[in-house]
Amino acid sequence: MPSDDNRTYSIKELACDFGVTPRTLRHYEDQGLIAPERQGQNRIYSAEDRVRLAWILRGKRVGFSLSEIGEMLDLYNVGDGRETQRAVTVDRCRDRIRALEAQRDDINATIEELQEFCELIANLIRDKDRGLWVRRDTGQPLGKYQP
Amino acid sequence: MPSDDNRTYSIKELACDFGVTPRTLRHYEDQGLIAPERQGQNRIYSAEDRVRLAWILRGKRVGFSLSEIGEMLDLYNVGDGRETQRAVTVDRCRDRIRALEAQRDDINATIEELQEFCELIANLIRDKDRGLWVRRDTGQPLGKYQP
DNA sequence: GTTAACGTTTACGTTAACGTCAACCACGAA
DNA sequence: TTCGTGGTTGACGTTAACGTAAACGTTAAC
Repeated sequence: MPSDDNRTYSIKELACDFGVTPRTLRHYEDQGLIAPERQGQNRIYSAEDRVRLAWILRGKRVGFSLSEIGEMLDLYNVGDGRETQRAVTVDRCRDRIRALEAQRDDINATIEELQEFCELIANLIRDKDRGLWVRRDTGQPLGKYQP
Repeated sequence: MPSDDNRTYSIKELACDFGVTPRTLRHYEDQGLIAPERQGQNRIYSAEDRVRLAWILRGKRVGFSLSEIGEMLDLYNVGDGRETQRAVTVDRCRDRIRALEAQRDDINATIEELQEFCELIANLIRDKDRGLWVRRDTGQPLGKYQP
């Protein structure tokens, strides 16, 4: 089957595919995050632009700002740069990784707390449904339809 | 040793402890996220307010907006509410958990890509340091100090 | 030939999460 | 008494990431 790797996309196609608006894509271009080719005035997006966009949107989802994402994308374009520049790149890359790991820890902690709380309430509901609730004063079961 | 659980804190103390500004705490209060007691005009923060603040800040770190965090904090205050309200609470709680898990997956994917890229550049540096680079045209080693 | 669907640039509007500043009060120390 | 420190309430400013609207140019369809 024909690989679609050399297909191109209009701005609306690409936007729809990724659930964003054309305005968003233009904005990313203004910020220097993507640079699609042009046919006259019109923007023509390539498969490469797609993966860039995917990167950008995932970066957003994990909490990076557009300028941070821009820096990270730049990291991929310095393979031909100077040595010192490369070392800096590696350092910053590792900083990002550490930050992401910290964020992941935060997320895990939040998930755990939410799970505990969620189960607690779910159990409350289930127990009431089984008529397990009792009156605080007498200790008598409330029965099934007690407010 | 004396438990500090009933200590109180001024706005500046609490702000410093958590690396934010007093303005931030007032803002959170405006949004209904915390409601410290007062001594006359002055805000007095309790140990309970501390844990609330910790929750808020972690919520921020994992990407929630203040209003979302407010809703989540509200979840903890409906234990005495109606049955239907409880069910809604559980549902929304589980939605949040799923969203957080998705976000965690994103983070893991990003970490992996950054790690691969990072190792790639690190290897470039190491190899050059060992004089392993060659000229593209002749295949001859470049030696150690080739730009 | 004009209407519809797509594209373009330019520019002002909006929201969130505070920053910043003014004007004020209270209190302990010098 | 004045100064420094820390608190208060407005209220306007700022930044990021777009939304929205105006004014305009293409191309295909009817």
